[in-house]
Amino acid sequence: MKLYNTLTKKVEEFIANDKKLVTMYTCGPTVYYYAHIGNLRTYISEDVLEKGLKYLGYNVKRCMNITDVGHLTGDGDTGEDKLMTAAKKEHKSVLDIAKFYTEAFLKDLERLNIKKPEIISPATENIDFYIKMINKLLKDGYAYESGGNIYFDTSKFSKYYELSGRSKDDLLLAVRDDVEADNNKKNPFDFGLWFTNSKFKDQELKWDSPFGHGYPGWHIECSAIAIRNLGEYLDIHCGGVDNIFPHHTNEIAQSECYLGHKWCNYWVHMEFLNDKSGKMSKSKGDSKDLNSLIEKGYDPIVYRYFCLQSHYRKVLVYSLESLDMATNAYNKLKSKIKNLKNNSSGDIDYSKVKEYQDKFKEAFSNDMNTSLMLTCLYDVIKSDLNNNTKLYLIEDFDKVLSLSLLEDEKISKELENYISEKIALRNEAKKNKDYSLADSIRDELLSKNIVIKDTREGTTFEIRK
RNA sequence: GGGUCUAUAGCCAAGUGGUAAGGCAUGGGACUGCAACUCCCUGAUCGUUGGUUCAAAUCCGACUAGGCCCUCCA
Repeated sequence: MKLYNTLTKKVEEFIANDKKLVTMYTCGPTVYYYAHIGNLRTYISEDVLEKGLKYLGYNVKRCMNITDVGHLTGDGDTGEDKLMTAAKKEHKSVLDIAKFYTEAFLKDLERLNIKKPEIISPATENIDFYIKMINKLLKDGYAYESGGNIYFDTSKFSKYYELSGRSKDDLLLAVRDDVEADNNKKNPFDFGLWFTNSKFKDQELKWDSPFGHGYPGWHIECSAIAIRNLGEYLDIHCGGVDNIFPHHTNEIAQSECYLGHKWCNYWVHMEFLNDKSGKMSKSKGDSKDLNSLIEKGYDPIVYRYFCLQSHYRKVLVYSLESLDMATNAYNKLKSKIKNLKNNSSGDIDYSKVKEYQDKFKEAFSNDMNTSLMLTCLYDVIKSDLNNNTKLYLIEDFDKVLSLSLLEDEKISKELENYISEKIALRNEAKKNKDYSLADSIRDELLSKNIVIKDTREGTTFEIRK
């Protein structure tokens, strides 16, 4: 398995700390609103990574956080908590908001065939561990108290800029307008571990700690949840590219200073989903969540297919036209597979299976080349294998692709009977050369998104979404 | 300003030194009562420009364009 590692900026052979078990941490959502489809692209890629590793024979233990606490919009102590903002807007308590959108997020995962990570841990359930870590960092001199808050001292960690490739002097301060300087910091890039003194007085969730009544900084959350659940040595840490600096940079700093040794070997970053104008995001105010796609008539699995056509390290440009094309491609694929099912024949030829599986593994092992993986699928369909062997391989590949390739549309018995009746009527009409009647039946079904197909073996139908 | 990534046909893309996979769309054909479905056929010298090499889309340099990050974001 080869993976691009942001830490070394190279595609590297992946070697797990423990030959059998891969530990994988993936940054989760901040649950103040529905997940954006761009966020979901990242989770889809992470899902393929997890499943692909399993396909190669590894056990994977994956952990994800849910940020349900003090995630400020601006600098250290100036911003307004997103959860608070949402709570005010919707007249609910912070915890209600978090709970609601956590549920919504899990539902999105399900609709996209994303396997739920084994461990999902809300930030608010790990306060004790943040305190433990911050205590040690203070004791060892990596953190300091200033103005009522605890900060991490970036000057104490020499490898601070390794991940992002920057240097201290190159960084421009306060590039964004909404950022205000925090005079409590010794160095501008120090970051908060614990806040008791915030201009944001409304902070609803606060906890007692040796550093005072307050709440944790954002970065400590991921480090703590990862170390608590996956141990001191992490194999893979994933997230969106925008997290390289400062979030992941800060995670490395605090984790390695806390542990006293290297923490994570492979940093894998997922590129953005952009539209023609650039980045799409929740904070830009466009509400492109999965529900909005479904309302427009798109199948969530088509969105997954759309993402898989591309590579996780390349920006993917989103447009309705592209989604339409993906819909087309996906429907064609499904209908080819359905034909195979309707004409299943032959014994599974295990002697040929391995050759195709190896190609598929190779595509995955090549820095998770999902578009090549899809090509492998098309190669199987076009091959001269017998249909049952093809179906066997399709089912096998779908363990990783998770495109519901063998799943049939669920339709009720009544609907099925109704359609069969209409098809019989139409065939009768055709026999009598009453084509206007035959066509009107076809149109009637079409208006209900039921597509009639005349094949040599008889008439079948398909539900279009 | 600095960092970082990207640039292959209308779109998504494979390709990691030896004369451009695949998918969607387009056009043509077979099938059909007509369609749809299905099947067959159909397109690019790889952002520009230098260089290395017997040989470059693939390596190096410059340039151009674009994305992302520089304390909200996947």
